[in-house]
Amino acid sequence: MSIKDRKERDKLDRRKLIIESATKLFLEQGYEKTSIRNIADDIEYSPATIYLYFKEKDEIFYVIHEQGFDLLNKEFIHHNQIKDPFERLAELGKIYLNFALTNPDYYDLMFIMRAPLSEIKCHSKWEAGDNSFQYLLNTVTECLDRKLIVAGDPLIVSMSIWSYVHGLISLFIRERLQSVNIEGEQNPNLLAQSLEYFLKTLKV
Amino acid sequence: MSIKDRKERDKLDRRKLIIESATKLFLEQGYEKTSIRNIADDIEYSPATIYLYFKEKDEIFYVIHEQGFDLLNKEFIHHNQIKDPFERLAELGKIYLNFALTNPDYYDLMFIMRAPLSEIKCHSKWEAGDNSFQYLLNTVTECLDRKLIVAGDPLIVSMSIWSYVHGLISLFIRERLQSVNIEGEQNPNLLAQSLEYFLKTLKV
DNA sequence: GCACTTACTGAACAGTGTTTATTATATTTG
DNA sequence: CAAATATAATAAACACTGTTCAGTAAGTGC
Repeated sequence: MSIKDRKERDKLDRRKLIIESATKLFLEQGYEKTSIRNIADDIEYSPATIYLYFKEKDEIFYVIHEQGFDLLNKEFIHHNQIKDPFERLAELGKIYLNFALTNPDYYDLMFIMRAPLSEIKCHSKWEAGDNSFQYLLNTVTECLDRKLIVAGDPLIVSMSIWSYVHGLISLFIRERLQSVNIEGEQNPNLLAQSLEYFLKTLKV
Repeated sequence: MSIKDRKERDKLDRRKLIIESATKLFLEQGYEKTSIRNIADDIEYSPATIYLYFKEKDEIFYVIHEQGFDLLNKEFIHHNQIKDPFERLAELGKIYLNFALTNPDYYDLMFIMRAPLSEIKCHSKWEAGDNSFQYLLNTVTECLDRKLIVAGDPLIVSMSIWSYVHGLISLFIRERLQSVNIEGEQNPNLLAQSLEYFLKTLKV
């Protein structure tokens, strides 16, 4: 049975090869500019071969999408030992902001791009995303229990905080902050300052 | 000189024809699915003709982009008689939210889509966008002067508010609010509730 | 050696934005 | 009026895109 085993391994290897090439090209030039033919050229196979391993282009980018969430969740776990829930909330915000600014293409794919996930998403595998949101929800709930932030429904509050940071980031990534131009101030700094202001308003 | 005049009028008419067709198709099927050939078919001209009136596809959608801002600003002017600045701020938020939900394609083009405006934008014509932001900035400044909301730099505060509402909307439009699912609650309602919570945190 | 399976690919399909050489028409000039 | 010129529109092509399918070549099992 070892031949069949090897064949299966080989198949997975080639799948991995495609993903790695796709990830590399994606991070270099973004989703739209990464074509199936680009990937095929890179791994020195024909474009048609790729369709033996993935049903469509979107399916490739769904695994990159998942990689992004794994990366983000990894960063979240790290700084989760902070005892004070409000401080932890602030840290979550900083981590999220930092992740977006250092991985803008991942962020775009994860949160901004028109979802190519229509079917797959419903197909139960939206876990990683839910996971990230749980982190936020837990900390927010704790903050609310201890009356550290303005009272409200935990889900609404969590959604509010997420929306706020996402709004900052997505306006920045998609270059809509031209109107907001404080002289000599870098935009990323503005984002951090805004987050601070928001946390101040949240505090009870 | 009347012949030359008529020709100029005709030329503008055909330009208008393209824009109207493009707008119609855009609102029916969005930017990406509206092709130059679609527009050409619709107005019964050849695709190449369109390039006599517009340098590129993006240039057509830049005028639709402007139309969107005109629409938004029109809605803003209307409800600008409210005396109390905080109430006016709340109303601005509601109008913005309502605009986005009733014109999701316009909103997408104006605030979410990867900017096709790179050159044109710098080309001085970002006025409409700045205009909208001025509305917000003015009201925020008044709120701050009267100490109705948490103190901060007017620009930072305005950016915060804009980011917040934009975050809500763009997560909704791009279908990222699956994780946030309160039973029996429609998402648009959640957005309105969130906005209320946010305004509560802002209030001093 | 022969049949069968698997892996791969060239070529095509239908679409995209955009350019260019050509044609047909309208206007101006001799 | 006829010839020259300017204008407007287009067919066809270019270089791409995602995707499919018939056909080929090699590896495996009998």
